[in-house]
Amino acid sequence: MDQPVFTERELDIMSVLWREGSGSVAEVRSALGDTVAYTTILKLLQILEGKGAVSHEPEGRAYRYFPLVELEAAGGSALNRIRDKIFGGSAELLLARLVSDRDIPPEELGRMRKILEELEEGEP
Amino acid sequence: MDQPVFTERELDIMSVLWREGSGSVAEVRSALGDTVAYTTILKLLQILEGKGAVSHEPEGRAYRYFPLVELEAAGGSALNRIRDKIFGGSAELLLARLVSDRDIPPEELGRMRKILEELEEGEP
DNA sequence: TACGTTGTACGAAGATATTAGTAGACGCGC
DNA sequence: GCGCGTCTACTAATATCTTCGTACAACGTA
Repeated sequence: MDQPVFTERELDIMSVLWREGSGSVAEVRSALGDTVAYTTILKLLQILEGKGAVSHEPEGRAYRYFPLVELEAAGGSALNRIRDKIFGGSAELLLARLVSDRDIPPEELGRMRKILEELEEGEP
Repeated sequence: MDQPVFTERELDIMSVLWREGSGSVAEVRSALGDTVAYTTILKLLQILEGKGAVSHEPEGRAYRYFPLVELEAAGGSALNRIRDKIFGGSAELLLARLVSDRDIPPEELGRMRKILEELEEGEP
């Protein structure tokens, strides 16, 4: 099974579901700032369901939607795409650009360094 | 000036221009494996020019196209988008997913760690 | 000069994405 | 029962992406 590719709007919606764990149409809509019509959100959720990215179950009179595609899987394929097409396949260049904004707190930088250190130790 | 957003195909083309520095229509086409029609590549380059992402100058009877949008800028905005929408704004989570494939050579991991170390030293 | 080759410009078809309107079902309060 | 609010299903308009065909210009060559 290959990873579904999300469009811009679909990603907005998946983002909410990943963050909240699940969501009704109204919840997703309000999380996006109530800027688009209710039926538009519903339609997108139905499209996402057609792609196999979400499922739903009844909740009262409404539906509750759940993400089927995991954040990690979607993130991985999106990252691979960027790494390959923009950074010529280099994770190093990607990281350099990621941290070049200078707005990452020192503690987070430390944890990021630790991730790499542990990976290096694990692979002698 | 805000960063133009590239579609899938546009990104294919920009990728070639970033990698090669410039390209004629034929060069870009062959770099993409000659799978799409010559006029399709030309059309996309014209669209990209309309977006301000590339420019062209005459070369013999043909045009040579140059990227105007820098790799770093495009990579930065694409990364920010993924970080915010998929990884909830966390560069740490993004990095964890980036390196979880276990196919990054140790030397590269070392250089990546160094990038973070130097950043930490620079910010006391 | 006539012809094939190689190039750009333009138009348009087909697919997909985005948005929202409308219809109909369901339940609740009066 | 009747209207009102909330919900899903369906339809459809609009925009955008992707692709290519056709037309036309320039050049070299027989």
